[in-house]
Amino acid sequence: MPDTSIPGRLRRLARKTFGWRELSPEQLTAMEHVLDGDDVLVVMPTGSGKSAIYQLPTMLLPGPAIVVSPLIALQRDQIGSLGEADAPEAVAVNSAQGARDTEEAFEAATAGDAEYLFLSPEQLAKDDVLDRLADSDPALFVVDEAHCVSAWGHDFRPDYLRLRHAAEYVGRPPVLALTATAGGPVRDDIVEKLGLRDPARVVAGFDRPNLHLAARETADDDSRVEIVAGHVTGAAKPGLVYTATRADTERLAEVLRERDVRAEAFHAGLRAVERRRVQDAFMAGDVDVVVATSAFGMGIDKPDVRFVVHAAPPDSLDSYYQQIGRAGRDGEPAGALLVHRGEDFGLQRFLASQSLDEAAVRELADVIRRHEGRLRLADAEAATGRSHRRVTRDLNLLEQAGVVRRTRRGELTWAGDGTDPVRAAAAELERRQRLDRSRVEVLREYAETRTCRRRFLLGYFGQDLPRACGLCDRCDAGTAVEHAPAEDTRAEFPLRSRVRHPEWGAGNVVAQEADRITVLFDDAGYRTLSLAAVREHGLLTHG
DNA sequence: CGTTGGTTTTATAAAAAACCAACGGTGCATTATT
Repeated sequence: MPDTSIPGRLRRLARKTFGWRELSPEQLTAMEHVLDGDDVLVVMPTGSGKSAIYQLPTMLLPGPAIVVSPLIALQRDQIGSLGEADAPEAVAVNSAQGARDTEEAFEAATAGDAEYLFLSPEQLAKDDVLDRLADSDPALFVVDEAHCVSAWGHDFRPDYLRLRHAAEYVGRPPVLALTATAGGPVRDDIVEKLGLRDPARVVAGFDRPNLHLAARETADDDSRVEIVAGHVTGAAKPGLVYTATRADTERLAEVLRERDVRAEAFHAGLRAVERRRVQDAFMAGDVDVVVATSAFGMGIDKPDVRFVVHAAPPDSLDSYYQQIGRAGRDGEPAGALLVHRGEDFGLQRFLASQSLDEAAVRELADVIRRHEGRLRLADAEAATGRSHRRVTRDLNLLEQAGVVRRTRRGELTWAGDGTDPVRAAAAELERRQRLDRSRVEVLREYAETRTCRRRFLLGYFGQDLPRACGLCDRCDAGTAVEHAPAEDTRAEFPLRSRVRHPEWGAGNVVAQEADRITVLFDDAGYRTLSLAAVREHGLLTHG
């Protein structure tokens, strides 16, 4: 008698179509929610079968799945792996293929011949693409690598913040957001920006118990190179070295080669063939160390990476966790070392700031007001003569400020009540930048903490580690215990608990130490407070 | 915010100091030329 329950059908399908023998409880839970028509946010480590969560249910649903993926290379990988399995057809729409292939992809999706349609968020910003997608009557809207919504949507790739509108325009099927890295605040940001409706949240554990965590402060640039090169030369390989600038990748790779390490540089300024070559050589084991900017990593799933060394800090603890998560996926011992100096955080502060073109925002707001209810994004671009990216970015700010709304049919309407749109947009941007800059500060706190690093890191992701971990430099040196948060601190200000500060407003506790706690305030961003001051002046109230 | 590379100034004939501007990271899509 075959098992006709939903889990039974999913398991059978997994075995027959993909050759997967097991489905984890998290996978099954998420899939059942998808089949029930719920919105779902899934946070699960790379390699734990996130893709299955949309691939299997789609086969049981009446229409195709729209899969939003940030890189064309990732779209190819996914289509390739679906092609190897006995799965339904997968197609893509992107600028790397000809108009004919694109036309065939839309036709296949609409006719029901293709079950998976891969696109970038930029494609979904185009009205003609949205019309074709609506015609295909999609059953599911998947956002893969969903942390990009939060990391990139606010500036670098503003079309990420327009995905919620895209989902509505194509009929608002259930939305499934998938990511490997997202702490509580980032999860909330994803839910809000994608417009998820009462989503089921499926979150697997964050800990990587085989990963040794360490950080070292350096006095100047020469000693930085010495620390990194010394560490890398002596470490088991392969490994990754992250730097903050392109020039540093080349410089460090050269230093390592002089010391007989098979090292190559990787950054977005290299030619496509060179990037391809370095990545393939690393995957094949012909290169032991890749020295890279943040351009390297997404889609890389090499199980035996033994270390990730940061020659300079990235922009946030979220990025840091994501990057060190590329080490030790095979479960064998691996190491993460963060080399930093105070000045490094200045670069990240700079990178987190952008200016507002006030005249352009005003013009955009005027154009929307003048064409009351009949203006589309493309019209706004034509009317202002500015680039898609800039107009989209400013439009996102105006929407977040609540002075512009978008109708179901994709038209922009004025919703301001006499508020100055420029000031409203500027306030929105200011809020965002305050948060981004404070995210840099949290990474500094991590770098300088004297208590257990794993406890700090997991606490930031909302996971309480009751004891020091025994596998970080602070535990090795014995300082972790003496700087650990006291029991009364943990009882009084538990992780994730809600507190209120007279100046900074309401926020959530994200880190505790012996003498201080860090709070993410809704408007002021992350702030670290001295417990002595908090207690003496009664600075924090609950609720 | 901090580093880097080029120019001007300083104070004396080659080199150091001071100054200032530019630059720093992620990808897609599109368009104009080879």
